[in-house]
Amino acid sequence: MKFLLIEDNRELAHAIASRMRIDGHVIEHAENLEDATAFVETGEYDLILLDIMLPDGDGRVFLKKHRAGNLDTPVIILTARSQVSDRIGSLDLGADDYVTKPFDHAELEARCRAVLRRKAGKSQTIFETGGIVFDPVAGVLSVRGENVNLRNRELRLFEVLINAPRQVFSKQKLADRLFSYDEDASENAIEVYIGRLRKHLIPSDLKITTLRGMGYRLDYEG
Amino acid sequence: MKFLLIEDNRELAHAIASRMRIDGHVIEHAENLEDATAFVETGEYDLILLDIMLPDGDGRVFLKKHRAGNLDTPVIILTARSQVSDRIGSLDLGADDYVTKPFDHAELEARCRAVLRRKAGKSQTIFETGGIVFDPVAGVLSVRGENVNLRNRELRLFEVLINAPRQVFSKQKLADRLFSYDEDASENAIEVYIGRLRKHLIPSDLKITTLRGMGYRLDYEG
DNA sequence: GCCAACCTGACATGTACCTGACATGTACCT
DNA sequence: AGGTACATGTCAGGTACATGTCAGGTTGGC
Repeated sequence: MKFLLIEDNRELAHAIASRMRIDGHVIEHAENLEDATAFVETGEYDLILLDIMLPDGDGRVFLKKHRAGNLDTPVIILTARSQVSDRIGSLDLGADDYVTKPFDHAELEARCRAVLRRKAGKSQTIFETGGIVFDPVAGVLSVRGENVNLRNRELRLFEVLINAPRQVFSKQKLADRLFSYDEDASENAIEVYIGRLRKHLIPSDLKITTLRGMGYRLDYEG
Repeated sequence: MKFLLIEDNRELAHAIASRMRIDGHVIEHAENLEDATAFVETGEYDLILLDIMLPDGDGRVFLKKHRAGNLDTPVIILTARSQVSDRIGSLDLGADDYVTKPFDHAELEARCRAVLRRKAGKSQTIFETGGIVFDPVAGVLSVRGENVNLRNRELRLFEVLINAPRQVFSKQKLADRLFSYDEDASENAIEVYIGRLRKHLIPSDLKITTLRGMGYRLDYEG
């Protein structure tokens, strides 16, 4: 997939871009509306990530023009938490979703996937294996029919793992995905979440395996 | 579901369309009667949203022709509050419902759902679970046989929740559904409604669960 | 046996949330 | 118009819970 990222904060932009690249997407990056317009006119994108506050104008103006030009590329707005009213206005202008900063990368990825899936006409997002049912969008997990209340971080962690079962994630990688770019936590925090998540999964056939010095992996069958 | 939106105010049209798209519907948009006629002749729609005042004529004329052509696609009229008499005439012409501007998106969605359900033969619009009976269209809730007077906002909130029980709604998402595009309220407002709604539900087996940092969820069984 | 990596119960902390009370506006009645 | 009643959103103070850290225990590798 090819994404266009319109964001003037370079640090944040790099953080997003590198994460997306890890997922195998191609990212092009514009720092202002002028560049963004040029990009859109010359290239095809599957998704646009748009900041509201930009040095040469309001992102919503760009969005409005974009939609007026009959382009239906999905747009996800990146907005600061304080700009609450922006949010509402943005949806009205034709944005497909919005994410408030600071955000978890996992959340951004989830929303990107959801929007792309919606555009593709598919709607099912639910995982159903090894005695569990998990809907990351609704935020619902049930183990052996019993509903489990995952806390925010546990949920995000589980989503990362179940999206790539049998893959090894280092603690560093998990931390990058769970914490937004301005948060900072020790690696021990990850160990704690893994422990808490394991408890929830005990009745199921899913198991988180520790690979010493390498990381964690989600496995089927106890 | 595929909807046709006939509305000449672009800002409003975009607002409606984007909300509907988030719900997973496909929206096509005509700005005048000529385009609308072309759309209807070439496509199948599950629902038509029709503005009365259009640049090239009266929406009711379109409605009349549409019904004369033996097409039974449900039609919901969008009308300004001042045009009260219009409303009455529209129902006689075969509209299935009407919504007066300005309207909450939640209200529009509710009426869309209601009309679609009615057309699908499931004339049941009434929820009956866990000791409550709820008719969202009439706006009547009774808990354990006792009639409860829900206020407008409480009603809308309850409708959102009961339409997707066990699903988690963030405060932002609820706010977006409860407030129309030009309103703006703090997230605390949502907390207050949740609290008020909870009080009403105490005698029933329905319960609103708080998921810290994530949102709220309607659960069955106290 | 020793060190490092990992696990885990318990706790401090901030923050998300709750709630009673109030200010404001809107609808309805006369 | 004027008044009353009610719905609605804000605020402040209090509470409870998610979260990350720590310390001491456990495991695994060498």
